[in-house]
Amino acid sequence: MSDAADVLISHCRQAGQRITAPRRIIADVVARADDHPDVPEIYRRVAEIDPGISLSTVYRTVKIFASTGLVERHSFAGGRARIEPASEIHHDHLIDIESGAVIEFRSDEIERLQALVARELGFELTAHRLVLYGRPLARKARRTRKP
Amino acid sequence: MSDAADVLISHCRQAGQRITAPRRIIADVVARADDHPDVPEIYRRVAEIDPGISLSTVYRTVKIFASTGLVERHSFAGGRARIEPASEIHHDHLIDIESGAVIEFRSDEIERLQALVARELGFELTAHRLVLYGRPLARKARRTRKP
DNA sequence: CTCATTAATGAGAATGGTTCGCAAATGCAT
DNA sequence: ATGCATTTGCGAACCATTCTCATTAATGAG
Ligand SMILES: [Mn+2]
Ligand SMILES: [Mn+2]
Ligand SMILES: [Zn+2]
Ligand SMILES: [Zn+2]
Repeated sequence: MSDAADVLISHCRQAGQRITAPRRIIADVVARADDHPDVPEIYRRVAEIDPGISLSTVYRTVKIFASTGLVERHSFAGGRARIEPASEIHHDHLIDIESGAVIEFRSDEIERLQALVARELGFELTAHRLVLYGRPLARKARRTRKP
Repeated sequence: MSDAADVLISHCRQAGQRITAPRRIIADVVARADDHPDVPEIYRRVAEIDPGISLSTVYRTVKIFASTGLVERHSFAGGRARIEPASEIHHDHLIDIESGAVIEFRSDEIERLQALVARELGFELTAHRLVLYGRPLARKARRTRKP
């Protein structure tokens, strides 16, 4: 019962929706996820707490949370959507193409330029999607080597 | 039989693949597309030329062209992939959220910053995906109004 | 040009992620 | 506690894309 999960739950109530056991558990699992899990993975974590909750319910609930803006869905690869609890501060992602790891970053410069580019094209920027793909640089001075 | 289609076809031959009627037609349709059509749309255009060509073949052929780097597949919305012939100069896209129109743009500044950000995170940038979503600005001085 | 080889095609089935439909279960205002 | 509307679990349906496989057709040798 993390605080972030409470936010999800209170938004549920405010939207006239019922607070159910599945929703509490899913909210909790999503709120404490820091690794951009996909829905089946959330389902696995939820099942550890209550094996009776169905995959359908996880999909439905994540969708509801996403529609209230409390959860974000990213489509990094072509496959399944990756989920993360919405954070105060916006960020974009870099994918390590070797490990698949998701690294978060934030570039005010890029954000500013995006808005600028859109304006020059005659548009008001309403959203954007930026994903970088990269290969880890070989560091010259590794300090994990053995002496 | 556009010149761009010829490039696609010659690459086919070079890769030891056969030049077939379907491939010629699909290459031609893709090469002259300037609107980022999805595969079913390409299929429709192909069918106008030869109604016997199957959707499977269009999917297969587009995939082959994409693997040789001559065609690019974008996933703008969550739905189906949008196709475009690869161009010499890289560009990114802005989606008009009102009309769905795809506008191309290029920002050397953003490109540069992306590589910089990746490097700072310890990665060599190998690819990226940038899509802007915007609403058309209301122009103060419309010259399309009636006098 | 003809033939044999082998890749490509068309039709439809299969796939994988996600959503739907519905009967049964449950939350919540009274 | 009671009744009713919302949710749930289950399986079927969906949609874009890929796969299977028997048939067709491109290619290169002769
Ligand atoms: Mn993130
Ligand atoms: Mn384009
Ligand atoms: Zn951003
Ligand atoms: Zn770019």
